[in-house]
Amino acid sequence: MAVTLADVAARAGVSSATVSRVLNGNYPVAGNTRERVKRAVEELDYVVNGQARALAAATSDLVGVLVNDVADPFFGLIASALQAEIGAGGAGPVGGKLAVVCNTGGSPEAELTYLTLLERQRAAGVVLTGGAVEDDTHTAAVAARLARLATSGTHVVLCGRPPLTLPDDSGQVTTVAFDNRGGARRLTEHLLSLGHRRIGCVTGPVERSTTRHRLEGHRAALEAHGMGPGTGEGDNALRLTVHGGYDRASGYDATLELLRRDPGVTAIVAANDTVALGVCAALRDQGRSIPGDVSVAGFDDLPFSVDAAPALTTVRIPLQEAGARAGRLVMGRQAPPPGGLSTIPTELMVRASTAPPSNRP
Amino acid sequence: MAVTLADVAARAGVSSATVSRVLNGNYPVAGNTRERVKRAVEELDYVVNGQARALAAATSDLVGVLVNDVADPFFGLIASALQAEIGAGGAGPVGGKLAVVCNTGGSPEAELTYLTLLERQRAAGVVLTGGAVEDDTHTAAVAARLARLATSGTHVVLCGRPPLTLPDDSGQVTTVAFDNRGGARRLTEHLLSLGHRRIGCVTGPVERSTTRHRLEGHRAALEAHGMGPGTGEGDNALRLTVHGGYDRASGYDATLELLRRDPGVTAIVAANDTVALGVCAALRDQGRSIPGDVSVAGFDDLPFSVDAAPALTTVRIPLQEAGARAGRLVMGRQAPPPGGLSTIPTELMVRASTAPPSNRP
DNA sequence: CTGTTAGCGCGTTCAG
DNA sequence: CTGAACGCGCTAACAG
Repeated sequence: MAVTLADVAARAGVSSATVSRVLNGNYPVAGNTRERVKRAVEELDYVVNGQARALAAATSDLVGVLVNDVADPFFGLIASALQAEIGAGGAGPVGGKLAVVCNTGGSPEAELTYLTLLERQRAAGVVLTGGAVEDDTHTAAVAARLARLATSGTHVVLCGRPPLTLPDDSGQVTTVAFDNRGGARRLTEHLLSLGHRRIGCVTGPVERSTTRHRLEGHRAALEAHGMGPGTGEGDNALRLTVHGGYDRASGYDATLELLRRDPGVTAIVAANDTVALGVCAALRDQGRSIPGDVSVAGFDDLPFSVDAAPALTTVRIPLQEAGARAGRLVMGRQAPPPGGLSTIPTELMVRASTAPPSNRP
Repeated sequence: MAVTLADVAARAGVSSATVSRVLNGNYPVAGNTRERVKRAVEELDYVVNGQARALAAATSDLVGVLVNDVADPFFGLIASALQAEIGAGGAGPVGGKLAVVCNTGGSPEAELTYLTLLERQRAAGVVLTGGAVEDDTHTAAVAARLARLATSGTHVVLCGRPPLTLPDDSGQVTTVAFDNRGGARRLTEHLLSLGHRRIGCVTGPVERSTTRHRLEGHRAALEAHGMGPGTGEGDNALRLTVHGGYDRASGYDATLELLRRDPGVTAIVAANDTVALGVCAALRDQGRSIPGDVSVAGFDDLPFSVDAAPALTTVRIPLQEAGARAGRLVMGRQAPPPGGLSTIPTELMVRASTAPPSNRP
């Protein structure tokens, strides 16, 4: 059926071993012979069988990328930069690898399932992106899987996930973390410095690490301004925290709930930019102007944020840089930082959706 | 190193063939033996070697997905739905497959390179998404590659691309097309019916099929309203066409150019929603209100469009449905339509960014 | 129902 | 510098 190495060898009048050597260019071959082989390859339109090669050489051309959902620009940006870095374009000495993108939908089971599938394929590397579900059982299960992968030579990189300590010292997993905590803190400080005191918080799913970190930053800022738990304003802030998903609809619903709990909120920080769009929509539908009546802030600085109505104040995470770095790390093109952990800084982007609170009764 | 079939066989006191049969469940095995094997698999934490299996069985667990850029929501949505359909979740009888996402950046060379890489991997299927570059040489090259893939049993699906006729009748490639032409026509008709006559057109790269189809729809609408080439208004419309990329910056720049050519434009149709955001930004920066001074329309109806300022009138393409359908087709879970071509209808979404032109001098 | 025997297509010794 | 031989880990055909 398909033309094989042997076919090429026969055509060129050499042994298949020689053809292999020419193709991989790792061995000395007479220029004369080499040309003959190359011609035979051309004439026969020969394409190597990657699976056979992988089996024989115990290598793989695949790198797995686990994301919640590639359709979400947050993950899309990471995946895109990652793929570009490891792909044919970056054709480094190693030769590009193919990115296997897996949507886990944030489900721990799906995560494990895909890790197994990637282990089956003997993937050269695996990158887990986005916040982790903070459940001890699941964390242990993932750690075990990753330890096995790392031990068997698969490069494991965490991108936007909290670092993970593996059981035995199996090939270290390196981590590219985001400074969610710091970003959230600076964001809330920005609102506080504008004069806001009744700040609603539409945050993400309660069990995810990203949610926890951003919430911690938020509360650290409040506390630093004398609004910690126990103080009147602090307790009110706690009451103004609503958990939801990372989607627009959650932002919309949570905002209605928030307005019910305290019609007098003057600012809302959202779990991310997508949620913030839902928050804005809900506020508009309730007849509140932004930022006149209520200030709104997002997180991530996704591309559309600057074009929202009004332009969204948010915290920028350099996602493509993160994805590219994760790509270099998983390819072994960049040495892992000492300790295996590098944290990517975040930056407050002040735009039009936040302003001082109005002085209405 | 890694535990193999033979290891499991030894542990269970059976032959490796039996283990294989238990694992694949395609052959009768005594319940007794089956249990023993399963236990051995558990105890040894055995994970099949996908490459060896693929080699022996001449199958593959990989499906390639070519996109311009997964970070672009247009492609992200398609890729996401596609992956969900073919992945472990949809665990149909065939067993889920892994999606290999390849960013071509719209480059013909990259497209061919990735097709070769996927051929190397003996991918079970390949899906090409997005408009094609309309260059005869390249089209022929792609057709040849696809013909080879199809002949060797790889399912080939085109999603959002014009259908392709392959040289010999190699396993037909099925196409999921979008009604870009009809959508664009209805969109321009909408503007005309509002009373617009000086309509600018910020369209995509000149050589892409999507650009051509949308432009054809646009011009068909003009012509139907007596504004074809040769008429004064028609020729003016031709002058008001600016080509650019599919990104926001192109929309911004093209708008400035458009305003230079005719400061009196009352409406602008953009190549897509992303470009439309750039158009809106440029208009705002030039002190033009939307839709008061100038109406703006996008294309695709990406998720952010409804939250733009103002909400974007656009043409909806059900991208996730398209991606899912492409997934089913490439998996052979759905019979290809007669003729191998199914066209997905598009829908005009009238929102706040379009309105009748104002009656200024 | 189960074990034995061949390959799948290629990389890699080891001789020559 | 080149060829012959072996094995990667698994499936499939053929006996039993």
